Parts: sequence; C-alpha cells; structure tokens
Amino acid sequence: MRIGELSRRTDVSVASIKYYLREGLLAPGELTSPNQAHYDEAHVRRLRLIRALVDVGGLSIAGARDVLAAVDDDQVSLYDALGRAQAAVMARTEPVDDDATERAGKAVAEMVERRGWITSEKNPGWRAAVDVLAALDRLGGERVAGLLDVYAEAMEGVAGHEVEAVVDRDERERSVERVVTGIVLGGALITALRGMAEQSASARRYGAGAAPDAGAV
Amino acid sequence: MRIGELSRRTDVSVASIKYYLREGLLAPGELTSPNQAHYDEAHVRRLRLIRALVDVGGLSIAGARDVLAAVDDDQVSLYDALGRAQAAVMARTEPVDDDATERAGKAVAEMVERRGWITSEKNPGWRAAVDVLAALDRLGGERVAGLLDVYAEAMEGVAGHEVEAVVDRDERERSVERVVTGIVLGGALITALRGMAEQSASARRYGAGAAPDAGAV
DNA sequence: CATGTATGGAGAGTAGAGCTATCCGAGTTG
DNA sequence: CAACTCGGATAGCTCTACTCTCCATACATG
Repeated sequence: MRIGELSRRTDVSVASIKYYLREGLLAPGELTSPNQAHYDEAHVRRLRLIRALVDVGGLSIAGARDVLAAVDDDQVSLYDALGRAQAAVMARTEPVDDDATERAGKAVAEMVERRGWITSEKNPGWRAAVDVLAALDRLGGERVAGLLDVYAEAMEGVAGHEVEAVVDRDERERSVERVVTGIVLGGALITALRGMAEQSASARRYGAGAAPDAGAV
Repeated sequence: MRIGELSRRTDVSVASIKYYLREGLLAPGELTSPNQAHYDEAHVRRLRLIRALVDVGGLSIAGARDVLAAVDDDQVSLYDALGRAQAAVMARTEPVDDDATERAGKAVAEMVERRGWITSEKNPGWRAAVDVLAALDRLGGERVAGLLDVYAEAMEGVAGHEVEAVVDRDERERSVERVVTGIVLGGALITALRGMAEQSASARRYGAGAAPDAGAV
C-alpha cells in the first residue's frame, strides 16, 4: 500500500507519518521508483505501536525512538531493552547533592538489601526512587515515604508475573516488543488502576454515600 | 525575605519564581511598598512542592496549578482533590469508538464488578484503563492485558495503605496536600520500584550473571 | 547622602517539541 | 490527457516553560 492508505488504516495523518519517517521511528517503505514507495502490514503495526507509546504511554517522540531502536536492533538484549524502556518512562532530573538525597539513597539501599533484590544503582529506577524519596524528605512527606515497603512488596509481586508473561525465549524481536509494551503500557495501566483502587478505598473508608461521583473532574 | 533570598533558599531562579507568580502557582508576597514584597516560609514550602510535582512527578505547569488550586481552595473536598491529582498524572487521550475500546470497556467493568470496587466511569483511572487495554488489544498485547487482575490486586493492597496513611480528619489543607503528593510522588515511586523489581525478577529468572549491569542505559 | 545593586511588575523574546503546510517534479487513476 | 496522489524536502506554526529586558522605585554601603 502507499502512504495514503497507510494513513487511512491507522488514523494517522500523512503529514505525521512523514514526520515519523524523518525522525526515524518508522522504517521507509520499499521504493518502487524514485518517488513511489510501498508500505506493508509491518508499517501498520509499527504505527499503532508508536501511537500507543506516545498517546497512551506518554512517551516523547525521542523516547519512543529510543525504545523502538532497541526493538529493531538485534544486538540489543532483553536486559538492555528493559533498561531503555524504563529510562523512557521515568522523569529524568539532574542530580542534587544534599542531605535529603543522601538519606534517600540510604533508604533505597537498605530496602534493596532487606528484600534481597538483584539490581544496581545503574538501574534507572534506583535513581528515580532516590529522587522521589529525597523530594518527599524535603517536603516532610514522611507518611508517603513510609509506604516504601508497601510499594516495594506490591511491585515485587507484579514484576514476577510480568517477567513470566512477557519473555519468550524463541522470538527475540517479538519478546523485546512485549517487554517494551509491558513496561510502558503496563505502567499506564498500573497508574489507572491505582486511581480506581484509591477512590474505592477512600469511599469504603469514609462512606460511599459521601460523594457519589467522587474523583470525577 | 525578598525574592532574591527566596530564590537562593529554593534553588529556583528569580525569573522562574516570577513566572510561577504570574501563572498563579505561587501566591504573591505581602507588599510593603508598591515595588517591594515579603515572602515567608510558606512560599519556600510551596516552591519546593511545585518543583517536586513538576520535576519528580512530571506534571505540566498547568497540571500543577490545577492540583495546587485544590490545595488552596477549602471548598474542595478530599475526594475532589483525589480526582484532580489523578487527572493531572494520567495521559489524556481523545476517545475513540471502535471494537477494541468496546471490549476494553467490558473488561474493565467486569474487573470492577468482580473485585467489588466502589468507583465509577467518571474516575479518570477508569477511562485511562480502558484506553490502555484498547491499545493493547490493537497491538495484540494479550499477555500484558492478561495481567489485569495481577495489577488490580496489587493496587488494591497499595490503595488501602495509602488512604490510611494520607488522610487526617483534623487538618484539611495538610491532608489535601498529602493526598496530592501521595498520588503524584507515590506514583513516581511505584514506577521507580517497578523498574528495580523487574530487573531483579528477570535477573533471578534468567541468571544474575548474564548481565551484571543489566538495565543500565 | 551618593552610588550601585536589587526589586516588582509587565512585556517581549527564546528554544524545543510535535506537528502541519507548501512546494516540487514524478507517478497513477479514470 | 486531466486530475489526483506520491515521496521528499523545507518552512512555518502552536504550545510550553521559561528567560530577558525594561523601568521606576527601594534598599544597602561607604
């Protein structure tokens, strides 16, 4: 198919498709003449993946390009893909060096020790966790910070299931794609469900009748 | 203190402070003369909160203004604050109307029914959950979608603890602030810990020695 | 008390992100 | 053969989150 049909099939404007081509998120079609190209089902699929990562997962175009490059590059291991997808979904901050950060670093290291997690300070999540705890420290948010182990336990349970579900020893490319969608869309799903669960928990705790449309905007 | 000291105390540039004043994220200082104003500890605190929401929580300035307005407005209930904070952290998409969305809507409704959650379609999380499941449906991501109940159960556990930790019947304003930081920063913390837990789980499953710096970028 | 630096407030300017529009010469369709 | 569409390149646009400049004060220092 040519670009017009690709656009119709995916509900992405021709201009945007051309933009993604330029930015390297989407492979060029096969040229049949200097100004005519063929696109196939793989392009349809890729475009849907791009929109899912960007619209639903909230990735930037640059972030999406990064993780998609990992999907395409068969030198990239599942571990690397995991790290890249994580880096793409986490807020990046430049490091500060204060007491709060130091205390936060210690708290994370102790938690990892306590739970016996096999991870390192190079994992994007480690840095991000330290940043959050440091910010909470500066704000006096000790009640939230006190839930560190609650959160950690919940994520430990989730992560075990995710790894089982997502990895498949046979097909590398599909596996990497599942890892990426798992991290990005799974994260969005967790956020969404947390919102619903919180509304439910507070309704149950403080009376369902109090605010029937509670949580609506 | 005057604006210069406020800037030094918080590591936020004077120009940015003025911008936050203009955008209504930060209340004006008390004027002692037409071009001289006083700022106090509340301003320091608020600025730190702004930076935490924006830098660590990834909120936009408009999103931060929204949730901070809820903190300041004593007409806003804890329920409303919950909904506003949720809306600010979730990716907003315009609704599509296709088969995938319909199936996703059914899956969410059934899950809510099954678990007996007290929530409604008006909760921002509900819409977001439907969007994610629909995107997974379009991508053939059934393995991730199959974890819906795993995620839901984990979030159910987390939400219970969060509501207990965060709400305080006595001080409304502080409570609202805790709700907001809990949703926004707690969400960032969950994302970070999930990343670490995933690295750990995959290292444990597929051999820790395989990739010592696994997950690094 | 003169002189230099800081201040509040307003407006304009800036850089980057993510498209969108226009143009062109070359195919394709009816 | 006329009207449409294409691939590719470039320019332009809108929005966000600052950042800069200006000016008439105000405070601070010798």
